[in-house]
Amino acid sequence: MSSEQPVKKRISESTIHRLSMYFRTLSLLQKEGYETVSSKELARREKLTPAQVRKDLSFFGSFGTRGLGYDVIELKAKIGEILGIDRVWKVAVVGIGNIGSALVSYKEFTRQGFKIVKLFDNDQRKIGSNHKGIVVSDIKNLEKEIKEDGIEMIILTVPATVAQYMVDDVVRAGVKAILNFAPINLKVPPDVYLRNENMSMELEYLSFAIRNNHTPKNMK
Amino acid sequence: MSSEQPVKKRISESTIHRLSMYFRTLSLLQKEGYETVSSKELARREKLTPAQVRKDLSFFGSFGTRGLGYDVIELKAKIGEILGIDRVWKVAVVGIGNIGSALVSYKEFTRQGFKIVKLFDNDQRKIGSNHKGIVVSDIKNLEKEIKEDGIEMIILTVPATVAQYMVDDVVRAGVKAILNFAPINLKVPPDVYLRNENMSMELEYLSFAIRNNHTPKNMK
DNA sequence: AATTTCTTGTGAAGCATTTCACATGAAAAA
DNA sequence: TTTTTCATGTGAAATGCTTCACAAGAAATT
Ligand SMILES: NC(=O)c1ccc[n+]([C@@H]2O[C@H](COP(=O)([O-])OP(=O)(O)OC[C@H]3O[C@@H](n4cnc5c(N)ncnc54)[C@H](O)[C@@H]3O)[C@@H](O)[C@H]2O)c1
Ligand SMILES: NC(=O)c1ccc[n+]([C@@H]2O[C@H](COP(=O)([O-])OP(=O)(O)OC[C@H]3O[C@@H](n4cnc5c(N)ncnc54)[C@H](O)[C@@H]3O)[C@@H](O)[C@H]2O)c1
Repeated sequence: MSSEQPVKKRISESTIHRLSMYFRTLSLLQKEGYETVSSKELARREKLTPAQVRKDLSFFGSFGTRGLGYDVIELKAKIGEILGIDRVWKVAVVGIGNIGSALVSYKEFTRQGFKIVKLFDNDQRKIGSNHKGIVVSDIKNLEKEIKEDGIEMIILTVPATVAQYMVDDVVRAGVKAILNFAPINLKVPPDVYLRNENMSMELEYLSFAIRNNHTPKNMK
Repeated sequence: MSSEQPVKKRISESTIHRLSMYFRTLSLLQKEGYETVSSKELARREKLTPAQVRKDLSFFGSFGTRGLGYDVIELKAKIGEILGIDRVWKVAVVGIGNIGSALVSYKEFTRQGFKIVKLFDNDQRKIGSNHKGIVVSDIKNLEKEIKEDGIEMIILTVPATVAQYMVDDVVRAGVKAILNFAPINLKVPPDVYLRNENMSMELEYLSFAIRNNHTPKNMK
């Protein structure tokens, strides 16, 4: 049974998000001392169906043993590979304000392979200051320092009014992935990946749910 | 043409998220001075199809004028009603650490109708301290103060290790909606709405995309 | 060694969501 | 007033995603 193959089919956003969930749960199972886990148990913990779990994995290969389930450590490693977190990604945070500086101290990112190595701001009072051992750089040196350090991902936490300019700058510096927190639709070239983190949207979902007595299938 | 009716069909998560997007874009259009907007233009700004926009709205009524489009102010008000943000929701933040205190100073929440009115922590050094004019309360008074203030939503920003206990407490206090930032699967009774904000997941999506040269349909 | 038990992997079926396509109706132009 | 233009609202088709159901294969039991 083949267990490795390049991704051919188009993988849905939901599948990728569930892979992240499986990964986290597998880490927990590992800590709890489990050696194997069935799709049934994995599904129970994520409130999914076992078929869903198996189907998600089947897009990438066959990693289980019939009658037994999946080896926890092995499956975790496989999913880590699929997600691309079997390596360290160098990340820079642009905009060291309220949310930016909170993210810098978030240890979970490092644990998942996202290492924040550079911070940028344009405020003279912030440039040179130290956050968790990292000195804030002047935004003027963005392109130079990103290239020097081989940074491939940006967390963007600047005001919405300047977010597009900053995106244009980091794209020019060769960055291929951006996680944006500003509540604005940004334009990026087709070869740059952009995700938006939008907390108001989640609060609005809750508001909608209460107002409409919504019974959702998938309150993820 | 009827323009108001209770929601009968099950509305998808995607539709609700898109309504949030439309709302934000309509605010922008209003600022830019537009009086009307077509589904085509709205779709262009959100990178969707015009049919998608019209279908989303059609679940809730018919708000447009054939040949002309939608009245910007009117549609914005309608979507605000649908989302339940035509009122003020009282929100409390539980856990005033890095991310919790960043959220307290986020003005966008207030603008969308989510008013943070109480902060809770269990750390003596934080209790009594002032964040944007709000004094941090002792977590011991959670139930009492939530009931007194009529708080209906909680933003939960405590360590994952204690998150479930805090959820149990706020549920006991009668809260019906929780936005959780801890990376853990929480259990809530069926009448309580829970949403999870998971930033690692978004970074992992980016990592997956780069690794697999992913060409997604909907990098939202 | 044979049988039972268990759980995977996967086509196919069942649902859900998105897109198409066009009748309908309102506004603008003639 | 009549005609043309434009864009909505919506069944129906197309596409996409989830669940079903079962053959197949591995381990455990007899
Ligand atoms: N605070 C929150 O909880 C929160 C939540 C969700 C989204 N957001 C969004 O995140 C972004 C930041 O929010 P915040 O509350 O941290 O704001 P903030 O004002 O505290 O931080 C913004 C930072 O960006 C810096 N900055 C401004 N222009 C810059 C430039 N051209 N180059 C580099 N740095 C620049 C500022 O000096 C500041 O340090 C905003 O777009 C906001 O809407 C914030
Ligand atoms: N910092 C980030 O950028 C970030 C990003 C995503 C998710 N998160 C998650 O958000 C949560 C908070 O992260 P943080 O970095 O702000 O951590 P933090 O340690 O800075 O803040 C946690 C706060 O919760 C308080 N607390 C602890 N136990 C409590 C209790 N029983 N009752 C009330 N308050 C209590 C602590 O006193 C502290 O003020 C964590 O679960 C973390 O995984 C954080």
